[in-house]
Amino acid sequence: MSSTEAVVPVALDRASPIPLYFQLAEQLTAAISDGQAQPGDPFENEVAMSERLGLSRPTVRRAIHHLVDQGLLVRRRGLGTFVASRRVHRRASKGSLYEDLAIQGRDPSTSVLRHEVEINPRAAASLDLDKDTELLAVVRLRLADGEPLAIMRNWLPPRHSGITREQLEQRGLYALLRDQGVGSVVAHQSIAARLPTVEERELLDISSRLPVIAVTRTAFDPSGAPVEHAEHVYRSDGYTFDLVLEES
Amino acid sequence: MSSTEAVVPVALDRASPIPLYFQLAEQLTAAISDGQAQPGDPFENEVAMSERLGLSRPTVRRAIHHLVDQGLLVRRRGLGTFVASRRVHRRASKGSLYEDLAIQGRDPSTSVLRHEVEINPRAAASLDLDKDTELLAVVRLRLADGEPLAIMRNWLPPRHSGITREQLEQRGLYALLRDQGVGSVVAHQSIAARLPTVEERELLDISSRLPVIAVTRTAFDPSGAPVEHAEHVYRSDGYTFDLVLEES
DNA sequence: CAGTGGTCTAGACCACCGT
DNA sequence: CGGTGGTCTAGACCACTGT
Repeated sequence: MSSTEAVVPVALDRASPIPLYFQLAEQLTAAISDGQAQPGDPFENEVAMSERLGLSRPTVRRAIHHLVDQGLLVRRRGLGTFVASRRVHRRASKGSLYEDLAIQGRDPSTSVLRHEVEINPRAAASLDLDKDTELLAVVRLRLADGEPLAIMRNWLPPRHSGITREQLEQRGLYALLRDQGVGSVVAHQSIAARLPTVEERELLDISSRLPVIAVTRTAFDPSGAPVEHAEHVYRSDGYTFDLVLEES
Repeated sequence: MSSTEAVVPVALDRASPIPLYFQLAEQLTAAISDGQAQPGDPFENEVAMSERLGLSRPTVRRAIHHLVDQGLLVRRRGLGTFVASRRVHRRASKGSLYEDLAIQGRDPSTSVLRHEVEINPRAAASLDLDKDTELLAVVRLRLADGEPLAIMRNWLPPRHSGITREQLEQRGLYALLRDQGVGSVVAHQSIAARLPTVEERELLDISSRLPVIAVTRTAFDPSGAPVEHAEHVYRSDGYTFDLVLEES
């Protein structure tokens, strides 16, 4: 009843194949992202919302919980639901990690240095495949405003070896994998710092005293099938890895 | 009905204040962790489980979904529920990131170099506090087998300034914060690589050519209240940051 | 006390999968 | 086709909060 209570207008399409809870969650998320509901504002309670929208309480609960999981809402028993502080929003990790480092306002480009099938026992072992499995090896140079930023080495299992050089020059690796039916992945990633090798020094056009950030990543789909193994090297001057962590 | 189907024995206590879905989830998790159910094994379907345990289907669903979120189970419509490959288990992030780098089989210790209240505009700004807010500044040296591994600089807001030097010498910072009622946090963390400063070189006993990993972290509780600001520096020889990422 | 979110039930119908 | 998980409903009772 408070005058500042956020009541979000919602339009539901019961004929759509998109679940009602998801339609609702998306529209609530948009309302918070757009600033229609400000941090700290009390949110409409779930009983009122279910009556207003003609939905059952569990369905509304499910949508609200979706936003709580993303850190957009905070709920407290006996008190109500509130729009969370912006500082606790979990940024959608989508793109930020797999599209590699943020290139702030610069003109990015990618050049494919290598694209061929090879046998690489180390990459194969990381992907849980036989040592002599043929993998598609891809080496790309990532540039911003023509300046080299990163060397990206990736190995793909036979299932994804159909990706062409031309495709890689135009789109990101994960966008292409998504086209091949890779929905979600779980990746184990390791971040280390070291000095560059001679080859890396030349490709990245840096001195031997500037450290690089070395990232090794192995990704699997939910069933455990291998998706990719990556060994990326980034210039460390001015670039950092940003993460949002949760500790429960 | 398959002979390899995993049917986990479960004991529920309806008198307990612990929710039934949570009791069930914990016992299912334990069964997988213990190896009673192996990766790839079909799991009991939810209708059968709800009848066997005398629970409603939504309650069983909630427990199973809990395990799916952790990557322990995989569900496929029309097929069933299966124990996931070990490679997609999301490691409980608990401890692994806040207790800092893994110290594999070595004898770890921490020495408190500094413990005093100060005014630090940069840390205060990161925590969203006034520039002249008094913060508890803590500097610790992390050692393994007597060899220095990391310098950990932390700043705590007034709410947590009661932490003593003695407490820090015996327990981790996050264990102490938990005692002060800090349940969960959301942290923004940045990882960079650079060469050490003179002070860092001496404290870590390294040459000026060995890079360090510099981690900056700011943590807030779910309501948006600041919990800590950290600036940690790690030796890069032999130590890496391991993460489990999800991309949906 | 009234209002909130947290849990739980007993059904229903649908979409997808392999046979 | 039968079996699976995915969605949705309409209630119920409890635990916690601030007044």
